[in-house]
Amino acid sequence: MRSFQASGNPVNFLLPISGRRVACENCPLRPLSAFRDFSPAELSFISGFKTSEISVDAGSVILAEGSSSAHLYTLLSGWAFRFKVLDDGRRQILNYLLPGDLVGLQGSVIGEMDHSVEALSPAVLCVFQRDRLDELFCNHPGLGFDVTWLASREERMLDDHLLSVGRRTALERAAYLLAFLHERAVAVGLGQFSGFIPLTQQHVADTLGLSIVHTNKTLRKLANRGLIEWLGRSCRVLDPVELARVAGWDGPGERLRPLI
Amino acid sequence: MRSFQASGNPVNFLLPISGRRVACENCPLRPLSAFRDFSPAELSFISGFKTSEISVDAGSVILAEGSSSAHLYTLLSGWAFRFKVLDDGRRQILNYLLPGDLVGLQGSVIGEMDHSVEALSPAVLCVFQRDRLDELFCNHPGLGFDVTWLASREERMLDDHLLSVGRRTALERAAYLLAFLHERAVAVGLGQFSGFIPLTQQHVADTLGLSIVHTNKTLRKLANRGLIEWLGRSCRVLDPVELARVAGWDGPGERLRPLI
DNA sequence: CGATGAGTTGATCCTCTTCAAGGCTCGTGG
DNA sequence: CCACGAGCCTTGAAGAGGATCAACTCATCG
Repeated sequence: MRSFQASGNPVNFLLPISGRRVACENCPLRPLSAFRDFSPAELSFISGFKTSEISVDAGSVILAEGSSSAHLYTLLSGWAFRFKVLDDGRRQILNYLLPGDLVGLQGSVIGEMDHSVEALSPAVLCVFQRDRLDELFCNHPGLGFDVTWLASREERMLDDHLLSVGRRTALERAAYLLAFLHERAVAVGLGQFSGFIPLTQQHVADTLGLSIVHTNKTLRKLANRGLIEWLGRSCRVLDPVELARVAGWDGPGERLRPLI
Repeated sequence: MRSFQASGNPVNFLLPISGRRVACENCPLRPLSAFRDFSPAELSFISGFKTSEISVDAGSVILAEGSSSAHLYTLLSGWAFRFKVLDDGRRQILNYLLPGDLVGLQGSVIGEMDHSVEALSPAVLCVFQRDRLDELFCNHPGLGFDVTWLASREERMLDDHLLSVGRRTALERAAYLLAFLHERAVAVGLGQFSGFIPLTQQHVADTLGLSIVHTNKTLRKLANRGLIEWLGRSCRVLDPVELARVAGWDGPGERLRPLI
C-alpha cells in the first residue's frame, strides 16, 4: 500500500478580488524574453478578450474537478498547481503553473474539469470568457495555433513527468523536479527575484508519487550534497546543472512561446 | 534501483508502403458513433490535406525522438504507443494510439519530437503535410479548434496515467490500464471484432512503471479473479466493470470527438 | 533442431511505506 | 505574558511491496 494519508490541507475558497486591472499592452510578462511578440491586432483582441482580474491567497482552489467554469485564466503572477485525488484522499500533483500559463484550458475546450487547480502562493489571474474562444479561433487563427502550441507544451511536460514517476529512482525524481521548477521559474523571471520555490515537502511527495517520510530523506540527501537548500515552505535551488545531471535530464529545450 | 533492463526490442524501421488510398469521404472510421460529423467543406479540406497512406509492421518505429518529421499522421487502423527512454534503457510508455488518433502533433506544432512512436500491431496511417497545418487553422477554424480539442484529450489521458503511476498500487494500476484500453478499443469498434489487446507483459510493465516479474504476478492475480485472460502477446478483458471498480476509476467520460 | 522471445514461478534483497515520536515556528486566545 | 494547537520538518524502527536474480516451460521460427 502507498500513501493513503489524506494529503492536502483544508482549503480556502476562491476570493475574487477585482482589483486594479493591468492592460495587456502593459503586461509585465510581455517584455520577458521567454515570450514571442504579437501583432497589434492580436494584442488588441487579447486585451478585449480579458474581462477582469482576480487575486487569490495561497491554498485557494482556483478550479475544482467536476466543475465547468465559464472562465479561462492566465496566471499573471504567483504559483499554482494542477492535481487529482483518488476517493480515499491519495493526491497526485500533475504539473505546476507559473506566470504566463493558461489555466483551465482542458475544461474550456472539452467542457468539464477533470482535475483541480490550487494556488501555491498568493496569485493573480487574468480572466477570459470561455465562450469567446470560438471567436479567437475564427478571427485570429494565429492565436488559435498558439493555444494548440500551449496545449502541446503541457503535454510535453506531462510526458516528462510520467517518465520520471514511472522510471526514475526517488533521488533522480526529486532532482528532476527541482531542476525543472527552477528552470521554469528562471524563464519567467521569478528566479532572479527570490530564488525560492514556494512548496512544502508534501507537495513534492504528491508530485513524485512518494511518501512524505521518504521524500524528506531524499531531499535531505540533495541538501547534503549542496544541490538545494530547504527552508520551511520553500526550496532554494543551489546547483541546477548538477541536479539535472543527477536526474539524467536534458532540460526542457524551451523555445519562445506565445502569451495569451 | 528499478528496472534498468533494456526493455524494448530491436526495432524494425519504417517501411512506407503507399498502397491503396482510402478517400476521407469513405473513411471507415467516420461512421463510428465516437466521431462527430463534419461539414462538406471541412471534409473536402481534410481529403486534400491527406497526401498518402503508409502501412507499417508491428514493432516499426513510426516517429523517433529527436527527429523533426515533415509529416503529421492519423492512425487509420491498428495499435501504436508513444514512449520515452532514459540513457540506460529504462523505457516509459506514455500512452497508446488507436484508430482516429493524431500521431506526431507535438512535433508538428513545437518542432521536434521529444518522444518516439512505435506500432504495436500492423498499422495503417494517413499522412498529412505538416506545413499545411497553418492553412487548416486559417481556413477552417473549426478544425483548428478540433486539433486543440484532441490535444486536450491527450492531456487528460496523461493526467489519468500520472495519477495511476504516482498513486495507485500495482494491482490498481494494472486494472486501470486494461479497463482504459478496453474502453478505448470498444469506442472505435476494435472491441467487437477481436476483443484482444495486442501487447506483451513488457509493454504493460513499461506503462505502469513496474518490473516485468511483478507485472506478471499482478496480471496473474487479475486473471485468477476472472477479470482478464492472458494469451501470449495479447490480453482479453473479461470484466471491464469490475476492473474499473478495482482501480477506483470512473471511466473516461468520453464524448463525441473530431476525426482529422 | 538450437535459438530467441514470451510467460511463469520461487527465493532473496532492498527501496520505500508505515508507524511513532519529537522538535520547531507561528498564530491565537487566555 | 505564556499556553496551546496546528503545520511543517525530522528521525528511528519495523514491515511490506516490489526489484532483482535465477531457473524453467512453452511456443515460434529460421
